[in-house]
Amino acid sequence: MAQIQLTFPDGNKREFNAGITPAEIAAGISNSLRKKAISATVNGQHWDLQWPITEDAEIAINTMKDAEPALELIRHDCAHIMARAVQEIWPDTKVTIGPVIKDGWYYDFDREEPFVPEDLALIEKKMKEIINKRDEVRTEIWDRDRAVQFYKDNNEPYKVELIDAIPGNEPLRMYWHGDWQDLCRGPHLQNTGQVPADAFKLMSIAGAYWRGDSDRAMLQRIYGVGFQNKNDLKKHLHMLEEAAKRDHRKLGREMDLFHMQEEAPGQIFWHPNGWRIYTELQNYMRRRQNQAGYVEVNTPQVVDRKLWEASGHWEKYQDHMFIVEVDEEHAREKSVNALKPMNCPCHVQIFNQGLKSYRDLPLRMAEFGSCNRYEPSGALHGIMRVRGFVQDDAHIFCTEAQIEEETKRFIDFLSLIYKDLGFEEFSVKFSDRPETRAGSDEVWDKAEAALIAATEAAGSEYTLNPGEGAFYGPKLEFVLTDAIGRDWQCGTLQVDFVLPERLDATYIGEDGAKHRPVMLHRATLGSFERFIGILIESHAGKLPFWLAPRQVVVASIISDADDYVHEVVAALQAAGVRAEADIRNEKINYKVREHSLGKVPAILAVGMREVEERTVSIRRLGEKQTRVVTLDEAVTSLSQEAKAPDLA
RNA sequence: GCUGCCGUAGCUCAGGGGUAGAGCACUCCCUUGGUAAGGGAGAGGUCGGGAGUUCGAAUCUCCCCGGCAGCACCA
Repeated sequence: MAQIQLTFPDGNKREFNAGITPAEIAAGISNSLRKKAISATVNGQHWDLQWPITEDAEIAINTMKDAEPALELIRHDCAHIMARAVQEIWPDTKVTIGPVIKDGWYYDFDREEPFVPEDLALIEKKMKEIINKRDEVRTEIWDRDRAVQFYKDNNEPYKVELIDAIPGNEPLRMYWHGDWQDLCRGPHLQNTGQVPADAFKLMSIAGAYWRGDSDRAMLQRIYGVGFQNKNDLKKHLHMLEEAAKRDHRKLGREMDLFHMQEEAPGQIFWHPNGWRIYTELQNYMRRRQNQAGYVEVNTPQVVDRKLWEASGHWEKYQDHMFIVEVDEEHAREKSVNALKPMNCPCHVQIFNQGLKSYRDLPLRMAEFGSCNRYEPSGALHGIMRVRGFVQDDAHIFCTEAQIEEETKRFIDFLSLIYKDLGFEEFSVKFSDRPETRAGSDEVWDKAEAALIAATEAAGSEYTLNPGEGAFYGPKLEFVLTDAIGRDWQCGTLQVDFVLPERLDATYIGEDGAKHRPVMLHRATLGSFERFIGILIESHAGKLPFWLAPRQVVVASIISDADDYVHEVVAALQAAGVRAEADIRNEKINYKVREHSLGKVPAILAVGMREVEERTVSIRRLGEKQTRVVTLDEAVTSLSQEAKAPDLA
């Protein structure tokens, strides 16, 4: 029999008969390892204990102590066990797919009756029974015809479809435990009893389209989370609770920042506190953009369909536009308009006024552009995904040769802004040419190469999003992560060769002839609305001092100090600090509690002692310690802290 | 948009075919208290909207609107 040489993690090499399985190797080492083993890693590949090894390899036997394989197996086996539990309880349920995801797994089912939340406890109970049976997990390789016939006989049409989608030369692997089986590429645990029965939890039920396609059947998805032990599960559930506390919708209400109501779905009523954040951020962005060589413009909200037809939006984007038709009876002139969903066509109109020279390029045209998009109802989410919002938008009109330099400038600009706003970490995605696109391959080659070169020159790591570019050009996306790990695209830069053509933008080159400029669409924050949502969540409402809507509350301890309270407030306001007085007939405990919950970063308490000494007692948010300083010192330090990062 | 769940006072929520409830917030009175809730009294809702069943609907049924989770979408 042929021999193979296996190398163990400690460097030991040993000879084995070809075809030996990791289970046999583990048994040869010790009986306890045989029992504790969950899988192997063979040449870096996660390997089932039952799979034979046929060539020389590096091998490691994994146990539950090896977090990465352990979590993958626990979650994957949980998915199978859950599917088995569901089919044992409701035998008419059809199974589809059940992959491992971050923190857990899901499985999609097709069943007439919808699952209800109470079913989750039922399924969990059944899962624990299955785990306690300690059924051995067996795997077999089947040929295609047998597998297809098997699933046809068992009325599992989705599995038949999955097999059809697997390339013909790949073996079909079946996994069994008890009488239940699933088509699965593995690996899996040795037996169901290896899954910790107290470290998983079924979380939610939701709809999901078969194969992610909204034209196909809506399945029922059950989500679960699973860990190595009970304590990790507890920690995870606790983390979710903490994340829920920093939900911007909850904090927005508690801090009295904004509200939304059903007469204007997806649009925001900004309250005074919220609007202070908004304007502070906008003023900051305006200063930064001016410094970076942008010119600011402003363009119309309601624009005739003729322009949208010319830009291509009418054809490609109409479903997402608010159409405004003037009532014929009252109309002085009949027209069909749309609220602008984007600013680009209007910016080209400004560019097209008068003749432009190559000397005018690059022309960086910025607008805090108020846009309205009719987003699908299910997409709306607090202030993060809305129908009315303001982009910190700009279009850079430039030559092809300038793409790289302008991209690099933008990445530097964005990095500076994000850093000022407390986001050192963000991810960059690069989306290249989609299948249906405008423009020649040569142009795409140039644009993609320029974007990548600039990204690398700016020192940014990026991940590739193949085929996800806009039809008019490749794009970069800058992504921030919210409190519960969801990603939000904020900044973007898109190269566009199409719109200048469609809207006939030209400049006169050095050669005296007309040329087509390239447009770079770019946004740094993305939208003020979304970015403020992310700011609120990432700071759990405790915004940096300069952005805090209420910076200082001066609270009297005794009403004899009221006059002094007003004096302190006036001094702070004169120095540019957002300060307010609290001379209500309440105890200082009450005031401190209320303003702490309101996330006011500094509470200045004054009683008779402070009045006599002309001092204030400062209590910072989140600290129990108070500090007594003179009024002058307080005004100086707080006014310094109130300055935006570019002014400090 | 799709699947499921939800909508009762400003907020958080209980109730459920027969006169609408609690806590907090709010208003007034007492209290002047030194760093996370001092005490008392009062006011506040045609139970998301519409239709139906019924002697009677917040409660049951249907339609619509909005919200939440996920999916799809994010040009």
